[in-house]
Order: sequence, then C-alpha cells, then structure tokens
Amino acid sequence: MPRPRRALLNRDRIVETALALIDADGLGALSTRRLAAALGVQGPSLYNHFATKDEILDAVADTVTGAVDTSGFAGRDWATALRDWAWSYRRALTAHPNIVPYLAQGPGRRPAALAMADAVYGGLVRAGWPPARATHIGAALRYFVAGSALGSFARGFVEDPELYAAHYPHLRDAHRLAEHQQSVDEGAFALGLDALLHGLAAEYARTVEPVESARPSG
Amino acid sequence: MPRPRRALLNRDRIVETALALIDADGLGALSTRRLAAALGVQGPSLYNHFATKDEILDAVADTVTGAVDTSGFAGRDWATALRDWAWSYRRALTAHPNIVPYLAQGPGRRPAALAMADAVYGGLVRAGWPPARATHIGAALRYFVAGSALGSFARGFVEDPELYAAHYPHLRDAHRLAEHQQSVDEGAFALGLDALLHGLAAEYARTVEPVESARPSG
DNA sequence: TTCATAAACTAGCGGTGTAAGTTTTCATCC
DNA sequence: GGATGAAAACTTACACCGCTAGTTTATGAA
Repeated sequence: MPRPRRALLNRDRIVETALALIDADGLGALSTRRLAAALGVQGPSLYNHFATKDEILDAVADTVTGAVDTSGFAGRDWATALRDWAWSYRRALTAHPNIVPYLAQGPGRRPAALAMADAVYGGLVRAGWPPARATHIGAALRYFVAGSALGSFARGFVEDPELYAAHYPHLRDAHRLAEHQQSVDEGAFALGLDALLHGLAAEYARTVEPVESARPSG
Repeated sequence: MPRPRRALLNRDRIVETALALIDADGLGALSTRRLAAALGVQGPSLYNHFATKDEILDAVADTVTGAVDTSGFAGRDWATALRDWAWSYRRALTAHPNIVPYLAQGPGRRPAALAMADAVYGGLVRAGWPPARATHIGAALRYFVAGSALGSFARGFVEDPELYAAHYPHLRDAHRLAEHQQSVDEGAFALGLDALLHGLAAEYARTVEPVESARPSG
C-alpha cells in the first residue's frame, strides 16, 4: 500500500491505542508491531509520526499526567491543595498502573509533567515554604504517590496459603490481601497521606507561620 | 565445549554478575547473551541453572532485599524500628536503583522480601497496632521507600535551562537540581519520613496507647 | 505542471528469550 | 570396575524485537 488518500494514522490515535494496549497487557507487551497491527498498519509506519518508541511512550505518559488536577494550588490553603493534588495524582496513575514505571523516571521534557511540578512548587513557595523545603515536599509526595501506584501492596502477595504458613507466621492471612485490594491500598494511602500532612502542618506551624504572620503579605 | 571438568557456572556467580550488569547498564540492557558472555559462556547455558530469565531477576532482587535490616523490630520501640528499617530499606534499594522497578512489584515468592514483610508486620502488631493498621503502615512505608528509590527526583529534571525559562517560571532553577542530587533526594526522604512518623505517633497516642496501658502486658 | 513532502509499504539487520538436541564428564550403584 | 543417568556445557533454530533503508504513490504548494 502506497500513501493512502486519507492518512490512516495520527499521533493521537497512536497514543490512544498504545495506552489501551499497555493497560490491557502491560508495558512489556507493547511492541511497535503489535501497536501497528492494532491500528491496521505495518510496524514501521509508526515512524512517520514518532521518531522512536520512547517518543511514543513519552506521549502516552504525558497523557496520563495531564489528567492530574493541580488547580487547588491557585488558592491559599497549601495543605488542602497538597491533599487534593495527591489524591488526583494517585487516581491518574492507578488508572494506568502499567505505565507508572516509565513515568516515575521524572518529568524529563514532558509538558504536562513539567506543568504539574511547576504548579506544585509554585504553590508551596507562595504559601511561604522556603524554596528548598518546597522541593523536598514535592519530592516526598511524588515518592509516596508513585510508590503507591507502582505496585499494589495487596496484589504483591501470592495467593498461596501454604507459602506463608510454613515460614512466615505473621503473614498467615497475607494470601487474602488481594481480596480486599482496593481498600487495603487506598487505606494505606490515606493513612500515609494524612500522617505526612499532619507532620508537615506541625513543621509549618513551627517554622513558617511565625515568619509569615510578621509580614504584611502573610 | 562439552561438559567441563569443573562447572563454569553456579547460581551465585550468575546472580552476582547479573546484578553488576544491571547496576552498570540498567535492567533493559541485561540480556541472557550479554550475561552469559560476561561469565565466559554461551547464552543458553544459563538455563542449566535457572528456568527463566525472570527466575534470575527474582534471585537478584532477593539478594538486594536481603541487605535490609529489620532487627529493630525485635525491640519494643516501634517508631525507632520503623525509622531504622525505612532508612536501611532505602539504602539497600538506592545502592541498586535499576532493579527497583522489578522489585517494587511485591514480594511474590522471594524469601528475603517475605521475611522482611513478616518482621515489619509482626513488630507493629506486637507494639499494639491493630492488624489492619499495621498492614496500612507497612504498605505506606513501602510506597514511600520504593517511590524514593525508583527514580531520583533531582535527576528527573533535564539539565536544559531554556526548557524551564520558556514556560515554567517557578522551575527556573530546576536544571541545577542534579548538581545536588543526593542532598535533595535524601533531604526529601528525611522530611517525608519524619512527617510520616510524626503523624503515626499522633495516631498511636490517640488510639493505641490508651488501650495498651490498660492491659497488663502493655 | 512541477515537485518536494508525506505516509504507507517491503526487506532486512542485529538483537532478544528460550526450546531442542548433542556431547562429554561426573557420581553412583550393581 | 563397568554401566548408567544426570549434569553442564555446546550448537542450531524459531519467533519476535526496534529500527533503517529504500520504494511507491497521493497531496498540496509554487
């Protein structure tokens, strides 16, 4: 087939299909040939629209990151903004867990990831956090969210009662964790996020608020 | 070459060499042929000692997890034990960051990973945390540690000043994060861990201690 | 009308995990 | 001590991988 009258491919369609395949079968199962086949096309045709496979994955990753809501940082309550952002971030990633290992390597040059980092950091600094501290807070929350989305804790345990009974007495019921996967993982996330925010609020009250309230803009 | 007089390979040597290659060139660069070549042998010979490549990776992952120290949970101060464990866990993973995406999928059937989970969960329950809460705490800390080891926050930003200057005003200095990689990542981890523990201590004081102190064993 | 560009194709390179079968050595049992 | 079976290396081969090169033809602009 030579060049068709109407283009069969475009970047959006490729990204969309790639994400669907990654969701269904995992990052490792996405090959250019399989992706092309799903699009009704031969493998190398993709290279008319993307230079490399990684460029496709970048676009997929940025689509996922684009669903994260950072609008809370426009307001003034940094703690609420942080909580809302963390949950939105988690929802966006757990909706497509198979892409998380790729995405977790950092924002790189992906616009949505950079915009997110910009909004979070800017919001924290505006709230009075010292720049270095704002960086740490953003990083710590990224660690937590990425870690929680990377691998379900509950699903990480094999469903084989005898495995635990034999050698790991405290894990006697671990084989049943998967049954309650969502509530375990979300409960752990909620606990950790609340504890984190609780600790940050304590530091804020100790180190930032005294200074802020002394300034006219505070 | 037929069967040699003295075996050229054994599982330990394979695992050790695989870990070295992964450390040096990344998980994606480890192929059975490259690994075999580093061992002075042809690719398929590895299959006399391991059934699949994943079995090799499992062994590598468990070696890394084996370096984590959970001995603190033998004592009685759960908070100190948790802090020491988290740092030890982080050190073990950041020593071999390229294997983290594999390892973060959960303990599976890997003995060292299961032993670690057993020690942590057992320690928390022994300290009086309700079982469901102990699960959440262990999971939350795994999220945080795995996320922090998965990808350096500081190294995730490209070293290209113009990229940020153009569109991300708050990230003006992000291109210099990599210069302070270790201090940024460790500072973020320390901040997050302290905040987490601070929050957990507050919950413990509110919900567990009253009950514990009323019991003869508390 | 001409012509560069775009978007599909086919063919092919060097790499991948691993299955199958071969050869030789070693350890064990009668 | 000779037979036997397992072990540990090998070679060959398959189907797949990312990607390059060169091809054909349709499109849109000069």
